[in-house]
Amino acid sequence: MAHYTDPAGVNDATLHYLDVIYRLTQQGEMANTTDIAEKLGVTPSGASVMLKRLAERKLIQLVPYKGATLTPQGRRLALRTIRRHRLVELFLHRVMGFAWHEVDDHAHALETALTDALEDRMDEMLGHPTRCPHGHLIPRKDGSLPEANDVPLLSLPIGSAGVIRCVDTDNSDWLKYLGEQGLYPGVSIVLKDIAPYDGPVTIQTPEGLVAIGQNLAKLIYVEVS
Amino acid sequence: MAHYTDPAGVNDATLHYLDVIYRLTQQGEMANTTDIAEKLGVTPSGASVMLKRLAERKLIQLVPYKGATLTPQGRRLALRTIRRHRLVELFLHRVMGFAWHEVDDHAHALETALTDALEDRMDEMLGHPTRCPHGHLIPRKDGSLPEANDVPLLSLPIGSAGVIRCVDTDNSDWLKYLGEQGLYPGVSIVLKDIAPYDGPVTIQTPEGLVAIGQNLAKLIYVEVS
DNA sequence: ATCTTGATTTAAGCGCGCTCAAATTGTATG
DNA sequence: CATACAATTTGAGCGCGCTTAAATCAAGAT
Ligand SMILES: [Mn+2]
Ligand SMILES: [Mn+2]
Ligand SMILES: [Mn+2]
Ligand SMILES: [Mn+2]
Repeated sequence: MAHYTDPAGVNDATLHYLDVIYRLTQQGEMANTTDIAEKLGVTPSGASVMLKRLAERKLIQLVPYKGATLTPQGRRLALRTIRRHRLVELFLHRVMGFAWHEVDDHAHALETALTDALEDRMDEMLGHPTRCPHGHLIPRKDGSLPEANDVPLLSLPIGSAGVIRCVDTDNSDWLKYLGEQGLYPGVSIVLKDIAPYDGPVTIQTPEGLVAIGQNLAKLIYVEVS
Repeated sequence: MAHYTDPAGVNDATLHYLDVIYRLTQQGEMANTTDIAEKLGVTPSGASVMLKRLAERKLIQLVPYKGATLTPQGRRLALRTIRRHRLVELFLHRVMGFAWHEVDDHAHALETALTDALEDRMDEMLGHPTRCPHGHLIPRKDGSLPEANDVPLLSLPIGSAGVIRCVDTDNSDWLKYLGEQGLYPGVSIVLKDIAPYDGPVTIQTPEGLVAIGQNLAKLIYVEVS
């Protein structure tokens, strides 16, 4: 093991796999090899071999030809990485003045390099925050998640009022655009209209009416007020 | 090449080798294999193989059985790493409130993970600083070094007055101790006495007289006033 | 000039994470 | 039920950075 690798053998590649598997197992059941490979920019055969190694290390539970889920130990590491990613994002935004559409890339570069003390210090400086700049929940140190009442904007009846809580994408261009339209966490809105046949979604913001496509609108989660 | 490796193939290991070679070639001539290996915590045989690869990549000039020096390209990368290390140290100290004896480890973890934008933003936030918390010079983006008139404290005649500019060590314990004695960059001092036979060095600080061993005193560099 | 000794390089091999190509498996379909 | 097809795994191999053991080299002492 190289000296710059974590003593426990938990290196960057491992953490990225666990991170991806965590996200893929959030909604559905198991994470399948092809999806994991695709998210990591790797061939399915490469991912398959790596998954077997992760299973040997008891970080995932692997059912051949079926898919993978995280073990408690794997989940712990995944949540730690996600916590760090989101803390760094918020730090970059609040302390260092980066725009919300810029932080994901830099945070990705830093998330696996953070030391415990650095993580804790950022957490303190930010006042033990619960969400990243995009509104994703920041897991606590113990792996638990803060409470949230986020519902998809598009699931609400026309006329509903609420506060944007999360914009669920890492796409820099979309974030930049939505930010320019005044659509970001903390903003109070009213859902004015959803045009049929995948038509525009009209939203009342403090700055006026904006209309966006449904592909963007479905990224928005709100807390109903 | 893994996706988390720099496109140019400039990964952590490479940067650490270049960093070490830069420091070893500062004073003397060439950096020899054994010294490089020792600084990196690696066997000489391992270092030997790696050095050959670095030479193939034109990052060092290697004279077999003699030693290595950096090529202009290698020096550029080494200086970039050193710049980032020292900027991060200062950032951790000034912005994040870490003590000067704590920053080296964290900076080492972060230095190779920094993106260009992050480096630039830190530089801005810190007001384009020229020295790390220990007083080492921060190379500029173009690879040039700020001017400095640092002389070893122990090279001065008794009675000399000056300002501490650099404390040349990364040893956390020593730094903590010297900091507690009021000996750190920016402090005005007078050299009161150097006892013979490796005896104590007595220094007048704004807070009073302190006596330290010559092993510690020789780490201190001052600008004579 | 030869010998000795320490520094250095070479050789062989390992673990990691990746590739491509081939074999295998599970499943959907006729 | 048999077959076709897509997903997955296996096999062979590569580059990297490391190890230990063996060979080689440089240089000073005799
Ligand atoms: Mn992100
Ligand atoms: Mn985020
Ligand atoms: Mn340092
Ligand atoms: Mn320093």
